Amino acid sequence: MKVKEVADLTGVSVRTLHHYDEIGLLVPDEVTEAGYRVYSNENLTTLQQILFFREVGFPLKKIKELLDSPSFNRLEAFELQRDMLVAKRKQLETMIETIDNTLQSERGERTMTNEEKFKGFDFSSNPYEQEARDRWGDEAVDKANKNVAQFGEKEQQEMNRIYSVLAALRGTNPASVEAQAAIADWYTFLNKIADYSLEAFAGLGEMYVADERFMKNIDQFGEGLSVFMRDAMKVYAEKN
Amino acid sequence: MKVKEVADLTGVSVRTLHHYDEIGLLVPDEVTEAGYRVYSNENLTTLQQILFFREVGFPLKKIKELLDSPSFNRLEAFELQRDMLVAKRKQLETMIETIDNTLQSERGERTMTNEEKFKGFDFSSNPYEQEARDRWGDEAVDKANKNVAQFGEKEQQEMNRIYSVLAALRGTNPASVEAQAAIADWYTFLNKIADYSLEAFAGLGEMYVADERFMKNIDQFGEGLSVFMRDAMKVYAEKN
DNA sequence: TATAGAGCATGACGTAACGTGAGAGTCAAT
DNA sequence: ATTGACTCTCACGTTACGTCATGCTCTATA
Repeated sequence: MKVKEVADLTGVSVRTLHHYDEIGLLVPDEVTEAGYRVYSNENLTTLQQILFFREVGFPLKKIKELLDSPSFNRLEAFELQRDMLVAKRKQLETMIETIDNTLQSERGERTMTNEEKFKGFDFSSNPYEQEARDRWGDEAVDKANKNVAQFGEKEQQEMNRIYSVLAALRGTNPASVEAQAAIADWYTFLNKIADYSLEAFAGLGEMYVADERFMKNIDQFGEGLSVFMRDAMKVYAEKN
Repeated sequence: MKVKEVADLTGVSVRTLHHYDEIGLLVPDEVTEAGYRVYSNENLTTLQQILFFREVGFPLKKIKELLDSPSFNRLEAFELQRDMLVAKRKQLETMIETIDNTLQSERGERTMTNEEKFKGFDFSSNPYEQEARDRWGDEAVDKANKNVAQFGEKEQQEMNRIYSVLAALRGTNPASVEAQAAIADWYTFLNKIADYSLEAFAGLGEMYVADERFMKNIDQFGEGLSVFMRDAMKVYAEKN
């Protein structure tokens, strides 16, 4: 398919396709003699992935990192994307509720606190407000140590995939819908290995930063990933 | 409330608030001696509106136009926003379905056409493909003319509001979720006055461009609005 | 009462993801 | 052979902020 066809099919502009080619995000599989871009079916699937990630707010640079990552697996990525879309839908539902409340309050049927007014918008509810409670730490460390030993090939792969995604999100808001969807994945993953209460989960997050062994391992995937994960895990535990 | 408080409450950055002040989008009701921005409750409600519109993809410039417009009515705006959010949720649901299909097809359980692959992304399904069919034109004109005469104050106001929103969307994709939500509003409005089949609705759109009387009236709200409305109405009729 | 530290202000330059022409080559149909 | 739709590559413009730098303000505490 040539640019215009792809553009018409997908709704993105020709310029956008040019741009994605320029930055190496989506390089057409074929180029004709005359220099015309020709997109393969493979290319279209990749574009679909790109648009999904873009929809949930990933910057192109991170999308590229993700797609380029050797641990990237299309199938699993689609599953992750599904989770994110579901999370986004939930956020929209919260926003719709907020509007309904607003409509009532504008009619004078009820009053709203300022906090209520921004439900669904507020992705930043100060994740730093609580001090670390070491109480959960040891329990979490023990569990983690015990279970990593049982890891098989498949688990390692899935773990790497999740780390990659989280690494791509570093520096963004740990309370964002995307970060929370990714960390939810992480929680689900861990629970395949052992039972984690939300408190233990948050405690494990603290350990990621407090304990050098964790910190070093995790930060291999990206400087500061451990801190980011801790923050995201704290928020996750608070909100669920 | 001072900047930081507002930022923490709403999740936007302080810089963003500064920016909104700079461009006159959200000017704090009060400024202290020292030049500190102080946001009122009124301001917060406006910010809420801004964030809603931003969420569905309006550029700040258009948001400002909307809020500044004399025909702008907070309550009705919230209702419009609700419609848009619902539309967006529907879009997300389509995307989730698309992913589910993709997952099945990746597992080899079925195959997908390229078009299916981008359902939910494709907001541009060529609205120009069909030629105008004058057949509906006269009927539509007659109805419209007959009914405008019965307009009361309230109807005029609502009409103006819808026109304003649509005018703000000019130049964007008439098939976008936002444009379609706004045009759906228009369809609902018209149906309060008379019964319009979808075909008649599309035909009325053609008249907006073909008939000078319509064109002139409508374009008062913004150059090219009639064309934009025609396109949006055509898409709407095709998709519903 | 002095001083630190958090918060605020205003520039001003940087960045991401394209939009928007300009100028020129390509291709299929008439 | 020519037209019209499509394509290419520069290259500068735009939106919505991010990110310092530099300096003032306020309040809690020594």
